[in-house]
Amino acid sequence: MSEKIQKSEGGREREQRIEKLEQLRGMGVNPFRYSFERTHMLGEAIQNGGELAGSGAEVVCAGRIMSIRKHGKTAFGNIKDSTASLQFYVRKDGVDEESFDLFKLIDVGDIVGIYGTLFRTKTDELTVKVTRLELLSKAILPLPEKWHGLQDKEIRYRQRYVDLIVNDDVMKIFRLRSAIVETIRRFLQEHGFLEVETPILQPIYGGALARPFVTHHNTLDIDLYLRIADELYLKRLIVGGMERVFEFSKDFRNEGMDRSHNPEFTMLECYAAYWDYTRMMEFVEQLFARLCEEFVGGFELKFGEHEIDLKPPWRRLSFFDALGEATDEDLKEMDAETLKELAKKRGLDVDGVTGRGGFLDLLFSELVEPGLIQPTFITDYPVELSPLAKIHRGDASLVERFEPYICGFEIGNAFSELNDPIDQRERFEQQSRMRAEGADEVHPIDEDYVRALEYGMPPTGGLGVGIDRVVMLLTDSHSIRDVILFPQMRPEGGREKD
RNA sequence: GCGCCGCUAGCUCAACUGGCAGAGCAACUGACUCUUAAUCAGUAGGUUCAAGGUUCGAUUCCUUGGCGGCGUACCA
Repeated sequence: MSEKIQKSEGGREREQRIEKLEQLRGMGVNPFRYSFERTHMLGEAIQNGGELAGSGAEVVCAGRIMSIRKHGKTAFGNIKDSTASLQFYVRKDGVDEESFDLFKLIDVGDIVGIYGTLFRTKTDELTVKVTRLELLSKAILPLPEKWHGLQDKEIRYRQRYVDLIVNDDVMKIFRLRSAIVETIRRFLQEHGFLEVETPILQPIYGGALARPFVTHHNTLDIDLYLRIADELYLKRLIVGGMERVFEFSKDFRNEGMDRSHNPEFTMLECYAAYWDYTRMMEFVEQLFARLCEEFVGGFELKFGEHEIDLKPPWRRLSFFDALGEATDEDLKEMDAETLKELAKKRGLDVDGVTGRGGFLDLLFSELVEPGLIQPTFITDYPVELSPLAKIHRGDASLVERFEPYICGFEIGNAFSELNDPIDQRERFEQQSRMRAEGADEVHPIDEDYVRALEYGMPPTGGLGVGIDRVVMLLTDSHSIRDVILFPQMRPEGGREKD
């Protein structure tokens, strides 16, 4: 059986390369070396190519062989490291005998070290003229085809390492992702936010409405939940006096998967004492202005066929005004039954939807969300949908909350945080009643969190940002799987059947 | 979860209405000391996702299953 697996992976070429390993060892070459000292990254060599090419100075580089063009006693090829790709040139009378013999056994995909000098070919291409070659790691599986590369999405996601080797634009997206996160981190630190780490294993899940993953701690013999959000912990830190905190949080939600949802994803949450949601809206605009400056070079962003203008101020539109625009009706005073009729009249599927909040949410996501292409803050949500947000200062049926939308994506969520412990307890209890009525994704009551509020939390503005979606926007990626290195997949070869 | 589409050599893809499973790249052998999708000559490479069915004959048609893509639902 295992023979079958081995055969199916790489086929005959893998066998041939394994034979080469033995030949190499016979020549006294260790095909898997321990280390190698470089003098130049390929990017540096290229950047300083002007001086280096004239000087005859030695460069020592390392990387993966990406192509080889042999012509008898000479050969050209390309070598790639994390900074660049560079052409190399090997000729029989230019290298020592050992290196030339070794080169005969080198394949595309192998990782080598090269010593040489830079020169320009007659087509003016900067090239390393190799004087010595050393094998650092042999590759026994062949790389995908050089011209079409790796197309198969399944292999690209499952074997991301191959995708990264051959698809430079994929590498670029993940470098960009790192830079985006770093820019956001720096921006927050510049504004006095402290980066913290809070539990991923939580005894009570909260801070969002979603089904959790459950695991078990053997010593304590208790079930623990992988966090669906870190909100309640960060606000405990506000109570503790940290005043401005943030965390890049891997969150886990046991829900469906699609173009914009992966079971584990990255959320930025940040909280600022003495801010309210209006101040937080400005902060979001400033943050995106910084991201635009660094990664867009202006405020105009292209996403698919959309041209987005991220220049602040963004449009502010209240939840009920947005619904009013979409329906030509005033939904604010409607009860659950009337909203249900309205949804039906609009041809929406109301199966499984309960409560006034449920119907409002349905109507909003069907009729309003898809149209929110230009950056828009949807503000002032109905209280039913927001158990952790503070009652609106001007209207007790609303909360002070906003969600920024871009390209129809909800990219964040923010409120003036509810800091009245009595109100918070009532909202939790209201959630419990909804659970009893059949809603399965509601907050369990977190007594310790309420106790923390009873010690007094300053007025606080809080914000959550979906980092994966921000990266999608800034890289014009249309699937979350293109911005997550190892997206969740079904097990290869199917599930074991019991 | 549901619907549609796909799965053929290491990779990218062909194969008409059911009739000997093919090409390019990669590999292997040989020629070639400035090539860059190197070139030229030759060789080899397949459980056509799996199991079952229909048929003289299945990559092709049918059933079930697996995996993937897209859409849809769920995910405030």
